Amino acid sequence: MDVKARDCVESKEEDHMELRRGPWTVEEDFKLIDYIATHGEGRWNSLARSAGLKRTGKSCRLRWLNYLRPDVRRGNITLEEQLLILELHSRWGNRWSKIAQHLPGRTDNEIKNYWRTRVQKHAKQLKCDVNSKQFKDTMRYLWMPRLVERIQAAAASNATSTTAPAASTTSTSVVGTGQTVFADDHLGGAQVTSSSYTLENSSTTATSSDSFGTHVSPMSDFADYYSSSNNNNPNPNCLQATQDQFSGNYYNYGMDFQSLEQSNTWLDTIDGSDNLFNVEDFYFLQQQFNFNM
DNA sequence: AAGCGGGGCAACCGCAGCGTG
DNA sequence: CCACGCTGCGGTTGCCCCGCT
Repeated sequence: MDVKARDCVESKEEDHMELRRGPWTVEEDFKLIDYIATHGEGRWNSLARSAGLKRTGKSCRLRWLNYLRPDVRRGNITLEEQLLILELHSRWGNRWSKIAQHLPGRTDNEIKNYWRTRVQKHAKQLKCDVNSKQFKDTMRYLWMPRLVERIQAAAASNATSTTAPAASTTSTSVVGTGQTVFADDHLGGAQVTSSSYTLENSSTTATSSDSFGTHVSPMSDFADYYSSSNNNNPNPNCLQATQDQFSGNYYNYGMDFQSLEQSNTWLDTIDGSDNLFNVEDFYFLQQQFNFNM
């Protein structure tokens, strides 16, 4: 809950009524919740006035949709959700609201923040543009298969243990080996269309006990995509496809892995932190893309 | 312990689309 | 047809928190 309200009342010279800006207080939240519970949502400008909130209609709408709505999911973005976000973004780009429609309980703002803070960060670390072909190819042919790998591992762990992994949802099954998850426009969950693995009945049910604030699952960052041995990759076709597709190598695409090697922050950490690569991963990339180091 | 810097996220801003009078 | 208001979307900003030095 947002208890860090400050005295950020700002007056608009042209307005008689002072409009509040900045973080919402608990009292404001209750007002909005109570009013919507009684009168429903919509017509936000009149709602704001009728509810006695010194906020713009847009602010009320945003607060409701992104935070107060009862079906808003709080907590870690699951592996399946990460995979879906990557896939859907590769199809639709920055169409956050459209992407959010396929992640029940997740808001466009949340997904947008996830993308900007997590995905773009790694693009920056790779010194390539997040919209560049090489970065998209890296996502599709490296990160996403590795993510599927982790989903499979989590599913297998679920099957053999009564203790569920932290980042796993309950009813996901990953079938076969392959490349790409697609979320059809009419689907709420991920399904496979043109590849050899599938996500069936991908559950996006809230784990609900999570505290406020969305956090990416600590076991599911991009660093994980590189953290296991190449030998364990269940998707050899994917990597083969990668090499088939790119006769060149990623270094030639402009990915500055040499500078990564020279960067201590990249290679010194093997503890599963937020770094994209560790030493093992570096050799993995080297092998897969014929880097000349 | 204090200062600093970056990450992460809530909230704001500007714009476009749509409906209505 | 036009003006106006409302809504929704994507981009951006502000600031708290936390780790590092």
